[in-house]
Formats: sequence, C-alpha cells, structure tokens
Amino acid sequence: MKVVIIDDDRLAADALKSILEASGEVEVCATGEDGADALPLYERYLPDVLLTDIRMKNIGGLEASERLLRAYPDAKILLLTTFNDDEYIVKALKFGVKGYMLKQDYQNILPALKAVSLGQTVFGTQITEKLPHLLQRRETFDYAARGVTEKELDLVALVAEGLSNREIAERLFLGEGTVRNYLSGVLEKLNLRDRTQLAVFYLKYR
Amino acid sequence: MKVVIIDDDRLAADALKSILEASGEVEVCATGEDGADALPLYERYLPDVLLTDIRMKNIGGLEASERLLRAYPDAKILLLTTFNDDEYIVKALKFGVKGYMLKQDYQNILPALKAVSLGQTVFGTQITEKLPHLLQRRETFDYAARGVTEKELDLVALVAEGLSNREIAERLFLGEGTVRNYLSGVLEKLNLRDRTQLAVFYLKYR
DNA sequence: AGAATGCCATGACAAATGTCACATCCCCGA
DNA sequence: TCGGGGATGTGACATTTGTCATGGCATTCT
Repeated sequence: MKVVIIDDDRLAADALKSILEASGEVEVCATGEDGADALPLYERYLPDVLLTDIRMKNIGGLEASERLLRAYPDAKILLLTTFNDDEYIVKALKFGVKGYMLKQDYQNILPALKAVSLGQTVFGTQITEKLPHLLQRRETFDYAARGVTEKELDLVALVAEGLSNREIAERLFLGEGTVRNYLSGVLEKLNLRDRTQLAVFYLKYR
Repeated sequence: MKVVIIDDDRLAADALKSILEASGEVEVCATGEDGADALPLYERYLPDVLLTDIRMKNIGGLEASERLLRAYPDAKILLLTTFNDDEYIVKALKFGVKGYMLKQDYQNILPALKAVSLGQTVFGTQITEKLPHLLQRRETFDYAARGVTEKELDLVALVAEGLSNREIAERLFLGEGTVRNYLSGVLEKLNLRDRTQLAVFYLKYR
C-alpha cells in the first residue's frame, strides 16, 4: 500500500512514517510539508491513500483535499489533526474525504489506513463520540425557560405541521379562539410575529 | 480478536466465519441466529466486536444493538446488511453502533473489523457515498418538475425565513400584490394551502 | 366563604393572507 | 407589423390570523 504524508511538523511526519513502514505493509512514497504539495505528490506517486494534517502554514489540509478531490474524485484522503472541530468534519465529509482521525490516535492508524484504502470511511475514536451529535445537528432551545408550557408546545408542533387554527382546535378538542389565544401568547413569549415564523423557529430548534 | 456473529442466514454466517478465521487474527467465539441471541452471547464471550445482520426473523439487529448498548455502552457493534437505508444508518449511529457495512462488501470486512475493535467508526464503501448527504440530511425535491421557477423559489425562501408579503415585496422590489400572486401560484403548484405549510415544506425539502 | 389562580372560551376588530379578474408592459416569433 | 405570452401590477373580496377585553368555571390558597 502506497501512502503520501503531508504534515508541516517534521517530527510527526517522520514518526508516522516509521510506524507505518514498520508494519511492512505500507510504503511511504513521499512526505510533503504543505497543502500545496498534495496535488503534485499525488500525481507523481498515485498513492493508495493521502495522509494529511489539517493546520499547515500555507495551504491547509482541507483546502488541499478539496483541490485534490476536484481533480481526482476517487482519491482516498485521511485527515489527521490535533483539533476536534465539528465544522472541519462536516466540511471534510462534504468534499469526500474518507477519514478523519486525531493525531493522538496515531498508534491505531494502520487499520484505519487500510479501511480507507478500500474506499471505506473511518472516524477516530474521539470523533466517533461526536458522530451522533453531528448527524442530527440541531440547536436546542429551552422553551420552558421562556415560559412556554407543554400544552402550548403541543399547539406549536401542530402549527409546524401546517395545520390551521380550526384544524388544531378540532384535533385537541379546543375552541378555535382558544387556539388563537394560546398561540398569541407563545408568539409574544418567543418574540415572533406570526405562525409562519413560529413554525420555522420550531423546526429549527426542535 | 474475539468476534460474535449474529445472522439468521446460516450460509452467510458460516462464510463470514471462514473468511475471518482464515486471517488467523480473528476467533469467532459463537454465531447466533437472531437478535435475541446478541445479549446472552455477548455476556458469555465478551467479544471485541459483535457482528450482526439487521433484518432477522424475530428481533432485528437494530433493536438488539439498542438493548446491548444500553447494558454495555462500550460494546463495539458492526452492522451488516443487504439494504442501504438512510433511516437505519442514522438510528444505528444514535444508538452508538460503531460500523455499518453492506454484506456485498464482505471481502473487505477484516480491516473494518479491526478499526471497530479499536473504537473507531467505519462505513462501507457504498455507505460512504451517502455520508455527505446524510450529514445535512434533507430530502430533495425537484421544484422545477412541478413548474416552480427560480424567481418563485426566491420568494419561497423568504417566506421560509418568516418574512411577510410586504417585507418580501420590499426586499425584491416587487409590489405586495405581485408577491401574493406569485405565492398563490406556488401554493397551487405544490398543493399547499398557506404560507406556513409552504415554509415547512421548503425547510424539509430544501 | 371569599379571593386568587389557571384553563377554556367567546366576541369584536384590525391586519394579513389567498384568490380572482383584470390591466400594463415588453419581448419575441410568425 | 401583429399578436401571443410572460412578467408585473392593481383592486376587490372572503377568509384567516393575531390581539384584546371579557367571562365562566373549576381548583386552590387564605
């Protein structure tokens, strides 16, 4: 398995190279020091996997990945980083990066590398813990703190399904006027103007 | 590495077992035929990884995973399935499942298994392709196919921000009546009744 | 018991919304 | 050049929506 490493931290790059080559299964074709090296080195060696840091002096690993993937959509890229930043992960995945691991996990990088070379996607242990949160990434809102009661919240949910006041009233066995009053109160508590804003708000902060 | 396999397809389970044991790195402690076997077998053998099918006669792999993870939150579970269903993936990840692969990818299961045993998360090749879409999970909708034009879509976007007709008109340098007419047209094309339903719809199928 | 409180409802009203039937205006093809 | 068709606009109208004032009941507190 051929690998190219990009990392502006010489020490880290060399350590990685040693570990990988010690396995006897990996050949580190080249190491670069900046994101700008990614594309030329990739084209020259066509490695199975490109292993790159994210934070680098000139061009970062994310940008480098984007460029490389634009030119070679099937390139397998494994991002290595010290930081565990949600934004980075989401962006990287959108580009088509195949793996995302923390440097502190470097002892366990070999299996991840293999999986990536097969086209699978791998997330390091620490990233794994964040995944569920990332998938349903939705800000939360404490309705109770604004004085919105459970009953009111039921109404709001129906508003967010597109029901009219009359329909909501029927559904909950209330008077239509009552529904209007309730919603009016909710609107005031949340500083909103009309039911549409309410629906949008509710869908955003479920 | 100790592994327990759960699959109601005897043939598949045996094939898997052969492949894994042929590597010399995996010991298949036991194989079960139903999700109900997962917990007892896990407790008995405490495997590094539990490999389980999703669709099974009695209790499915998802439910089994949920139960197992409730009892042993650190259990490493790798789901195997024939079906590539978004819903399943999201659910599984929420429970804390560490891997999700298609059966057709069984040749490449060993590296994935290793990665999972280290606490990493792995997605099979076919799943990988869906990941970016899953992250900003949003069903798509072909507005053009319903005759909704770009200009109309601009209006809809503003509705979904909670603007009133008057505000939209100002923003786009249109008459308020024009805005109403446009939106009225859109509502008809999409079979919706009012702006709230429109906003909800738009936020769902961006 | 009387007062206070919460929950549900009504009626009245202004504003916003959705629908419809027309006007313009402008461009483009016959 | 004419005429059709699209984009834009207006006015009228019924409906829905949001607000407010108010009242009836229960339950609870004093």
